[in-house]
Amino acid sequence: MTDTPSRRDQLREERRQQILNAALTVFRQKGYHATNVSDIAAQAGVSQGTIYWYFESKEALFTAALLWFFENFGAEAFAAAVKYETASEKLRALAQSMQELAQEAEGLFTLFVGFWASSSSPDTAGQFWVDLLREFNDVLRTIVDEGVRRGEFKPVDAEALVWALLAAYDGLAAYLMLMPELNLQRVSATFIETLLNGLVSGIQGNDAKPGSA
Amino acid sequence: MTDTPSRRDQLREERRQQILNAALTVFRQKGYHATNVSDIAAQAGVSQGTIYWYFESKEALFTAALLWFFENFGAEAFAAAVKYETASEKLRALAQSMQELAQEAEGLFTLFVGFWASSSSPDTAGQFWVDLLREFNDVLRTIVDEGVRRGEFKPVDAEALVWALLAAYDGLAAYLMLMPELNLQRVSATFIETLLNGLVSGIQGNDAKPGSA
Amino acid sequence: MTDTPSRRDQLREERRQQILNAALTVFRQKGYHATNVSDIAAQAGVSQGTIYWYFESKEALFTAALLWFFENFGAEAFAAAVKYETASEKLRALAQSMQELAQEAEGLFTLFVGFWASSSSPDTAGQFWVDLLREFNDVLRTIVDEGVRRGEFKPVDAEALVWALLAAYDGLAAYLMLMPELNLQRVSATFIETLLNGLVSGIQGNDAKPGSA
Amino acid sequence: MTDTPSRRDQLREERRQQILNAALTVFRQKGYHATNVSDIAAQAGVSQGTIYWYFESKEALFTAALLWFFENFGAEAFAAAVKYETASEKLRALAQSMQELAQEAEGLFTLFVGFWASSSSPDTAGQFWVDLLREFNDVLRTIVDEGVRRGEFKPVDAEALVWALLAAYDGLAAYLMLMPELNLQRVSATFIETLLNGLVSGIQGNDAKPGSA
DNA sequence: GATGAATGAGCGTTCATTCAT
DNA sequence: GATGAATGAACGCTCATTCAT
Repeated sequence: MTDTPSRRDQLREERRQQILNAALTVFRQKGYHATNVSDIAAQAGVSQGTIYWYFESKEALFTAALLWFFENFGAEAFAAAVKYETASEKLRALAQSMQELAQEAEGLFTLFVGFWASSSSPDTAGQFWVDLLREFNDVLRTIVDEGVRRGEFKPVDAEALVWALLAAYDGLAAYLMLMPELNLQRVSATFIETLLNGLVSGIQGNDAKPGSA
Repeated sequence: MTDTPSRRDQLREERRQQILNAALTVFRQKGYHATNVSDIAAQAGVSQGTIYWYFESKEALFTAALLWFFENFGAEAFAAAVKYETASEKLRALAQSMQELAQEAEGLFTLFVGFWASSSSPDTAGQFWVDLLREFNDVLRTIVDEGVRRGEFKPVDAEALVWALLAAYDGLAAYLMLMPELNLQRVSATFIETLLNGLVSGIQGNDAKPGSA
Repeated sequence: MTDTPSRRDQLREERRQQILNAALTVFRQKGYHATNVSDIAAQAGVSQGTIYWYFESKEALFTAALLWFFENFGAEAFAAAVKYETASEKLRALAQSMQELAQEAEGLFTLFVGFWASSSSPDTAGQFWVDLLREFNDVLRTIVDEGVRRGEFKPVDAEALVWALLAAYDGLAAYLMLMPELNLQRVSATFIETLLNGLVSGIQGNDAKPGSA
Repeated sequence: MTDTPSRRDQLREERRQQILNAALTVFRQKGYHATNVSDIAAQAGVSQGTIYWYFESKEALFTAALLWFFENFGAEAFAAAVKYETASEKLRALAQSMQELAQEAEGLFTLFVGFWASSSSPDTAGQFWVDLLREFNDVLRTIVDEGVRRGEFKPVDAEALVWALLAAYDGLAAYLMLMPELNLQRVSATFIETLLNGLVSGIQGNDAKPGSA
């Protein structure tokens, strides 16, 4: 049965993840350009040649490592929002997830930007990230639009607002690298409550949690 | 007298700016790592050796070029806000300035991040930018705090909110490089109006300009 | 009994030839250096490791492949000359064979030269080919000498002449790779007839076939 | 005046020749593939980087070195033939030149073939050599044709014959590398006299020098 | 026997920096 | 002051060969 991967395939997949993990670690520590393939090989405990058995190039490994991270960790962040009822609660939950992701991801966007900024073919190199951002935007926009439809939110250009929201968290993740003392929890809470304050329709009372702003 | 720079010093300063200008141009086009010193020399119309007569290293030139840009162009952005009366108007003006800067600066923050991410001594390399951000934060925070004091805004953690605001514009500048089709004007307007909506005290009615959101 | 090869030996021999054939194909297409062992493995439909089960090294495989070609095809070329009566006819037949070989072999000599030129131990690497050339020279020289002894040819330094003759065909095989439009048939005919013209003793008439030059 | 090259240009040209000379030496000793750029740098007494200041790539240096050789030494070989009166004497002189070139050039054709055989773009890589061969062919063909026109030679397909003649000397140069004991002088003399014997019109008697065959 | 994963030495090339003129 | 030639360490990547299974 093809459903039961052979021992070989298992080992292969394990080794692949071992390299991806090592790559992510080193890339995060040193950035794309300052990272040598030999650094990654050493971190993974394999030879340089082995890296190239699993990945086409340093660049391909980099992209694969980012994708791998978001497949593993990014998805679950969005899952957290589903269980809430109101759009406000959903956005609040997502903001919390994004803030945690910003801490955990520790500048993956920044890392990507550093890579992308000097990419020889920025268009193709960036597409992967554009796709990711568009996906996130879609999820958030749907929530906002539904909030509007249900009368919970005032009418708003949801897509535009969501771009700013996402950008803020990406920007904050970068700031965090420059200023590790930044209290991201506090910044995120203040930010999302102010935004929600501005979004909720005046008719129904302000549902901002007391003390959050 | 040291106040009257000699002809020699004038020439030197001109040459220096010529190089800074060239550096900024090339760095923006290709990013830090993809830019060679020879590229900059060619763009400036001088030899490689001359670059090193004016600047210690590629890294020093890079930092100097960024500083030079903000000294020349960044300051005036903030000046625009002074003439307005209310905090809302001031913030709206600044948002407009930041949006224009994001377009004009075309990812200078991104450029810096790409440089910084692989800097060998991130602490010292980033300090310059941290100082710049802190300065911006101070200006904006003062405006918000004054809005609160005058009863125009609800009480809010101004510093926290302003970090998010700045981060959003830096993030958007990065997005703009990845997605040139992004309508920054629209995003910025929606964003700032929603924020102001959430900030203004309920008593005095919403002062958002009609049609701006 | 060793005379009746076991089934195992048969399979082994088949596999060996399969690899030799693949090697010859790929080496001819890409030259020695541009050919990877993995290319040959792919062409042969086996794994890289298998190649090393049958051959010591890439170099050994290369030499074996050339030898294999000449054992299979080279010998018969010379057989064609035997049936002719006069030395002129024999040489003419051999020239035809060599010309065909030059086309068919498509630069095997050239291929070898490319390998040999950067061999780490040129002496041993070249010996195989020297032996082959000497063998060819012997065959041709015998024919020329017999022509002289029988009065068909003028006295001549047969060995020297034959070296030039062989060299011409090897050189032409190389030219053919550089200039595929070269009409080898025409060149060969003109060449051999002129040589024969110079060889035949003045007493008897010129036996060059009409129209061949 | 642009006619008097500056000191700088002189030094530059000298350095260029120094590298070309070193390259030719090492390429001849070890072949194209076995030669490292660092070998050439060491031989020339410069750093690897300097090589790349003067030449685009190893391949470009190789081609330049071959061209340089033929510009310096190849041309004069043909000059020797001009002073002779009859076509036979001219060909004899050229054969001598080619034989000496074969010794001196010590397998430059072979060297080229080793490079070319595994070139990634054989068409463009070989063009330079094809041009050279064509040039040689033209010179020789003109001599033969004139010999025919003047009644000195029998009618013959001059171009075809000359290709074989050139190929013979290129082949012999390769043989010389494999068999250093080969008496090229003797082979060449026998060869050219036999060819001339076949070429000269029967009417005016054989003009082969006594003892040459 | 056969596989394909793993190795690691070695390559051509780049480029920030230095230096003789 | 300014030039451009020279440096050499460092890099990503290849590939013949070996080895565990």
